[in-house]
Amino acid sequence: MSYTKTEENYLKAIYGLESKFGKSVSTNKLANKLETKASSVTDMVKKLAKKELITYKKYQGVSLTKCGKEIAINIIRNHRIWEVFLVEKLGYKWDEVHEIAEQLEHIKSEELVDRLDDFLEHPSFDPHGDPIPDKKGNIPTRKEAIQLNELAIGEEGIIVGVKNTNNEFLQYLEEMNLTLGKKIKVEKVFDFDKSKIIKTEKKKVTISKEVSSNLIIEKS
Amino acid sequence: MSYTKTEENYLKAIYGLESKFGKSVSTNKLANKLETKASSVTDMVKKLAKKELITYKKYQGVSLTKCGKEIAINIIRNHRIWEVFLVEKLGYKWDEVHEIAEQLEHIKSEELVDRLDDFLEHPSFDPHGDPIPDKKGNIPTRKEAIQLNELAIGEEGIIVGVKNTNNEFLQYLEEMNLTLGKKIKVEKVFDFDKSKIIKTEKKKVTISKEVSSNLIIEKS
DNA sequence: CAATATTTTTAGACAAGTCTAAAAATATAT
DNA sequence: ATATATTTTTAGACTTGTCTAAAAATATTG
Repeated sequence: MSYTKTEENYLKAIYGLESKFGKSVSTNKLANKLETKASSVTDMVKKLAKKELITYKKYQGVSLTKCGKEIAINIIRNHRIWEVFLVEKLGYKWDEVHEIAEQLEHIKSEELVDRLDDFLEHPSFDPHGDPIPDKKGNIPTRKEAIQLNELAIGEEGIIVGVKNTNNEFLQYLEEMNLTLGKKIKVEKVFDFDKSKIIKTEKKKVTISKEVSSNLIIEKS
Repeated sequence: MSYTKTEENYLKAIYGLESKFGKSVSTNKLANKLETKASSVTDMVKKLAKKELITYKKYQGVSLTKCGKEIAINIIRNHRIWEVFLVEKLGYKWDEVHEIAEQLEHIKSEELVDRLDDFLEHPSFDPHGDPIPDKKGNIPTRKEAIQLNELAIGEEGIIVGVKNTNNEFLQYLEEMNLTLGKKIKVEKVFDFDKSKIIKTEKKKVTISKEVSSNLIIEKS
């Protein structure tokens, strides 16, 4: 069985909201995420429910079935593997690849992404530090990934991910040299606004609470 | 301006039929090539004409405008560059890549194919020996590409292309070891059916007139 | 709890691309 | 040149995914 691009995007969006909020996903949240209208969502959601990819009760929101979840995870796998390809092989910057990967993730071929995965030597994390599910849907984990927020003064770590993949944010990080793999140390925390001074390899920078709550760190 | 996958496929099909038959392309030929109905073609053709991608007069068939031709050639460029990638980098066989390239050719990104082209070091011909147009639409030519048909007894050449990309044909060639780049020599021609004995690097094989008229050879 | 606000669903419409069946134009054959 | 066959176009309908506007259900608030 194969699904339309739209169906796949709905499943992916539901998966994202489900894992972010834990409970069943409301029509409005979905409409917002997919940049469409609530009425369109209602229509689509009925179709997905009939195909048993989600469970849906009127006015109660939706959640993925086992099958729907598998499909969603597979799309995410495709997306992230393509992102690795674009950055590692074609020399894109990590903030340039999202929209193209949104297209490539829907290419219909079991084999293609597997071969790409071989070619890239089975990466576990994409250029934003997000985990790449394997063929069976298993999602790799980091040992002790925490928000930079939770790192105390004097502690060190490596940037392994971002929570927000907004373009402006990624460009900001690029500018500040706070990119994946960079080693950092918390020098100082200002109590009044929770902003921090961070020491990177080259220099010290001050970042807001906003920024530090969106950076994922592996303690070291 | 950007076009739908369907529009692009119509333009590509018109381009193909135009260069094959030389004259304006009939509704039925197009319907046949696109595996759709003549009535659907009429509808679509009106739309493309309104967008000035083709010229169309009722009952007289269509032909591409300059603009339509540019778009068609660009899609072909995309297709062939992706095919090179699939074969050279992901290890596909040349007879396995067509359908996937049909999808990849429609990915919307000027930059992507250019970067891919860089990555592949600007190939001039795809895995079937077909020329890859450059960014401006220039199509590379071979020096003296002829049909194996036209090669006389005793003459030698290198296989540089196929006229027919039918899967069974490609698999047959694979089996016979008559793949791109292989050096061959005409040993004998049987007058009664124009079948030939061909010497390859390893062995001698007999091929029909059918086969030899579908192989493109560069004399040497 | 009743009144108001918000969310969700329904109903009806639209665009893209396709189809069938029938009509119109063109081509072929006697 | 007239009759027949073929090709092409038209007309009307269907599907997918979307929309607006209005109705129904749920949530919130005094």
